[in-house]
Amino acid sequence: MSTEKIVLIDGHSILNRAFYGVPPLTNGEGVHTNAVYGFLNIMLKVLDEEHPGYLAVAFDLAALTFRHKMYDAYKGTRKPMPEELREQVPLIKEMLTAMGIPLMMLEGFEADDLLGTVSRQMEEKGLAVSVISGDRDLLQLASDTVCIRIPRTKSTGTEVDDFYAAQVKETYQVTPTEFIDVKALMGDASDNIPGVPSIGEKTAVKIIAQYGSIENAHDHVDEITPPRARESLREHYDLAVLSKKLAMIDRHCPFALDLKAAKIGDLFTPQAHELCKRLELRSLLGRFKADEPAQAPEDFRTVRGAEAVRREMEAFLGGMGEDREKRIGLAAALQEDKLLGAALSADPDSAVFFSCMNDGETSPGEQEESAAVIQEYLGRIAAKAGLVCTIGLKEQLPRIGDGNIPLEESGRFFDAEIAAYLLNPLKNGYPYDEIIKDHTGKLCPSAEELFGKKKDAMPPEQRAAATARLACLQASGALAAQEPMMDRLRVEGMEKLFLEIEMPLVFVLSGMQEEGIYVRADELKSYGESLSGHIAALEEKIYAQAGETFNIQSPKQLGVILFEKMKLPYGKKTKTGYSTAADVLEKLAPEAPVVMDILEYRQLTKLKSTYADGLAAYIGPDGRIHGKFHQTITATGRISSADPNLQNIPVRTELGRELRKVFEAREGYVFVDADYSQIELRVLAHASGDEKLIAAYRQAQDIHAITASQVFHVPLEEVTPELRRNAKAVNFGIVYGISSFGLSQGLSISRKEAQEYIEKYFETYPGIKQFLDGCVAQAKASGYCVTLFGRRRPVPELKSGNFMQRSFGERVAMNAPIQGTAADIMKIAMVRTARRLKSEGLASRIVLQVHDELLVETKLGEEEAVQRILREEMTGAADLRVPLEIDMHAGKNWFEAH
DNA sequence: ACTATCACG
DNA sequence: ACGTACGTGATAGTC
Repeated sequence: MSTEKIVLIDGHSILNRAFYGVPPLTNGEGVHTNAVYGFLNIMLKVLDEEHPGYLAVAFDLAALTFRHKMYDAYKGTRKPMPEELREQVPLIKEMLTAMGIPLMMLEGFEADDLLGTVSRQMEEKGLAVSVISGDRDLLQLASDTVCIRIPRTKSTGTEVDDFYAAQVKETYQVTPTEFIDVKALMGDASDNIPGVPSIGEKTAVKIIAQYGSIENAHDHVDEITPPRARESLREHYDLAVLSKKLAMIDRHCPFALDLKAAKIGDLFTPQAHELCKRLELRSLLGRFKADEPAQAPEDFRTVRGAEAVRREMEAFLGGMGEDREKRIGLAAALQEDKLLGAALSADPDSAVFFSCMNDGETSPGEQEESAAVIQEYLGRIAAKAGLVCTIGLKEQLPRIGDGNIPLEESGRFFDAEIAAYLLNPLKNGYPYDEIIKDHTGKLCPSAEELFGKKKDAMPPEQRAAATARLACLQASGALAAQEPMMDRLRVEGMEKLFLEIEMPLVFVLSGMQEEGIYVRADELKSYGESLSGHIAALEEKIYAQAGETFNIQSPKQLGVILFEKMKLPYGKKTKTGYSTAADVLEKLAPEAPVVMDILEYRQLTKLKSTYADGLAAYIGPDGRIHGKFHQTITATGRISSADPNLQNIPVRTELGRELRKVFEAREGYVFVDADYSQIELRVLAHASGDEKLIAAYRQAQDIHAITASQVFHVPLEEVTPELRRNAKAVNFGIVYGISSFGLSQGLSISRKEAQEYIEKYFETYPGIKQFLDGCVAQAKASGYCVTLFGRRRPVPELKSGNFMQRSFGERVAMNAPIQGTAADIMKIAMVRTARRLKSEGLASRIVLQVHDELLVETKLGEEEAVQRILREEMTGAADLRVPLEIDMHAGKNWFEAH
């Protein structure tokens, strides 16, 4: 039997390594977990490699240890730890404790000293020792039995460099003990070790390799070369001695490790399991023994061939019986728009996959036939079921039956993705396996695990099998998750929001995506071509003024030209260099005319690449763009638009606005465009109950002018454009979560002036201040803020010890209820408008939503009906203490209609 | 993959 | 003292 082994970990050092080596991760509550995750990975990797008998982790206990005090006296303190890392220190300690691993800490000593002391003690007991640290200072502890192991993060994973005494000598030409003196001579800024001036690593190694120690070198100081180093050592010998004290690890501190406690048992305890689940360290969960139905049971089978599909579909339909309450899981497997197959599940432990894909067994003709059969039966089954449970219904809806399931049927559908989003809108995505794990506790393989990294390289048979299994897992998982998720929605007051707003909206958005919007490809092309001409001319003009050619689109090169070559004063810096953002360049315009050309160049290239060329690439064979409307992206409840983004089509500049002419209603149709007038401020007026603001809205056309008049105590007729502009900016600021700094930026005024504006505003509308303070207080107390319709947004930043983050949390807590309520109202209006268009038998359809604006492609002859519906449903979507007003126009294209 | 910039509400 | 307005998505450049 080989020697027993103990692993000692330098806690802070490895946590630090992990923090910077692992991309940011948070759990659903916004708690950062990347360092904890990385730490555990490194630790488990080492344990798997070494199989030691013992394990302990050292931490610095207090900020001011003995050696800290010494260098604090010498100069300053260490850089503070980032907040995202600091908050993970207690977490890793909690995790280690849960795993039964002892923490070594001693008041007044650094982790280094404990590691030095314990490694010496263990070595003396005859144990082999591994010290895991990211810090090369510990190399002084290396011997023939003490190995210092330093993890390196490489692209392929983590690798560990091992240093016994021999490797230290080999790498640094000195013994571990001599390493202390090398370090003392050369100094270490990050450790606040001063070192001796003029002596760097090379010289330090040379001197110590020759004389063995600083003291001996000093005794022979006359012989030292080069002369600069000689004189410096002579003059700064005291500094060298101090540095050595700082660099030398104390191997005799009053600490003894209880070896029994350090004996490694089962690390994967129930407590550690709980913590892993709380932190959502999913890849670690697999290491725990199942204490629950860890892996979802899989009673799955696949049916292929049109004949078999028809037969088995009939059987499934029959199996549903006459139970009008029957709940089923459904998952249509899609590639782009094409149906690959569908899984149906009648109970949470089983599912059947109906295949119509290339699985190496089915002919193309049969695939097509099966697809039609599957789609038809999906419609019939969905129509018969009491409840259809899905994950990601919006994309599947067009493939269920004829794709025309009426909005009224939405009550019989449950989409777990939407539910998961409402329960926590902060997540980056809602992969099916996470939804199922979070709400049923069952573990499923992720889509990536099923398909591997390179899905396209998979052989058809394997790929078909993975597709079938995924669909079955989704169908059965959606069914299993439905009840617990509905329970949670109910408990959290979001049942109505889910059933009456979000689920119906799935149908509306699906319809909008299918409908698309017609775009004049020919006109878009000529628009782009005319831009190209102007861009080329501007480019020449800019090069001439700069005196050289360069890449104008490169902020880096542009910065060099403007701020180094032309010596213009730079306004602000980004973390990579000079800022060349538009607001900075605008301030330079009087001094250097070239920046105007640059700004224009930027505008034109943006229009060309993002819009002219970008949109053209999305025009489909039907001449229409079918963008996507995402319902589970934003933190506040808004919808987002992508592929392409149709919610940021230019409007603010003349040239950009021109582009809207290419969005045209189809033959025989016109657009009717309706947008809410200041919906967010109206929501604020209602929610705050501020009588003065409410009164202002009841009387008013121009709310910004009235605000100016009331805040600045000027008669309404005497409100100047500038005063109105200021009031408008303050109104914006209020909605964004006011701060004097933000307002000063928005208005280009001093922070003090901005602060005065804010104070005046709050004096004028005391109810607003009360409301906003209340939002923050409520969010601080409960951890989330709420809209008028019960939508929640967690605000974990409010708990942060970091000023910046906490201030952000406060602004979020003020903004989210306002933006979110406005989003709720628009969603209600959309659902009601879509319902009316159908119920009144109109051919007109909603095609776009831009947060406070709806665009309806309206059949000629239906204009009046559509305008009436839009007005009624948009203004009537919520009953507020102020009227909801809209502006509405009709036109052949979006430019004219807006 | 990340950063800077800019389009919209 | 800290150093930002809230919410999105697309593009080009850089590493």
